[in-house]
Amino acid sequence: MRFFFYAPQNMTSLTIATWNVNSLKVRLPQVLDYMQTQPVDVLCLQETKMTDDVFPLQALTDAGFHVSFTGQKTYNGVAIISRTPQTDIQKNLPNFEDPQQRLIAATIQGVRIICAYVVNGQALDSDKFEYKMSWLGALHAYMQSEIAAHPKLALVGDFNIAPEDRDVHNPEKWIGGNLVSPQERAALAGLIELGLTDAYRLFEQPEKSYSWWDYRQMGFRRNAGLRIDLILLTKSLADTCSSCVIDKEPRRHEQPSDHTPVLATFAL
DNA sequence: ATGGCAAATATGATTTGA
Repeated sequence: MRFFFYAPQNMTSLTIATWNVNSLKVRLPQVLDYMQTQPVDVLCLQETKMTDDVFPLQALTDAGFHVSFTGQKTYNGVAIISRTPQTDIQKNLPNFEDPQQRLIAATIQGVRIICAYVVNGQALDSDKFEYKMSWLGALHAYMQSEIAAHPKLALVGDFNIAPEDRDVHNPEKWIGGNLVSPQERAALAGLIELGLTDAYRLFEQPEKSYSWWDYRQMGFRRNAGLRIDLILLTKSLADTCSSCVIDKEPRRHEQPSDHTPVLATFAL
């Protein structure tokens, strides 16, 4: 005897995840395992750290996935892996001349998915911070037109900004510094004001929830982390969001990325 | 007070990350 569960007609479930893998070369086995064992339909990756000519396209397509990617040597690089086809693939911000490969977008099952690796910024008085702020400015302009064009949209990725003090394990130590500065938070608030919602905060969540932990000082075991990997949703997509979780399991693996996946599920 | 880990790079000392 078996029990059958019927989904309502015209109702499909979609799970989108974002994961900064800190080198896809090192993490490819974990990524393949994740897609093969977890109910994830779309996996957005950041910090692939490889040029397109060495991207493991064959391994991913052999496993049955659709893939889009744009990368560079050593740093940055983004990719989208999905179970169903991707259309209207956009690589990089169209309004920002940028040698660094930090953004890729695709439409999957009627949802516009934008995978971003926001600039780290290093320190507030550095050139890199200036670059971070101008990159975020260009992202804002791009999102304005993307949101207008795509009612169902998810902007996901490593934002390198902790939205609030509760997203920082030790706010008194980090306060005002890179990743938590008022300037960066204002830029994030600007994106939110375009009509986006932080999916994680749509639901009740455990206290001290983070998506990144320092490799040093046993950061993960001490839960010395930051929540900087975000899933931002337009209203009409947020209305269909049934859960958003941080999956800490991959951070427990051997040779883990310092980030762990964040997942959101939708009833489309 | 500082660095402490990991990844990549013509691989051995440096840069970057967050």
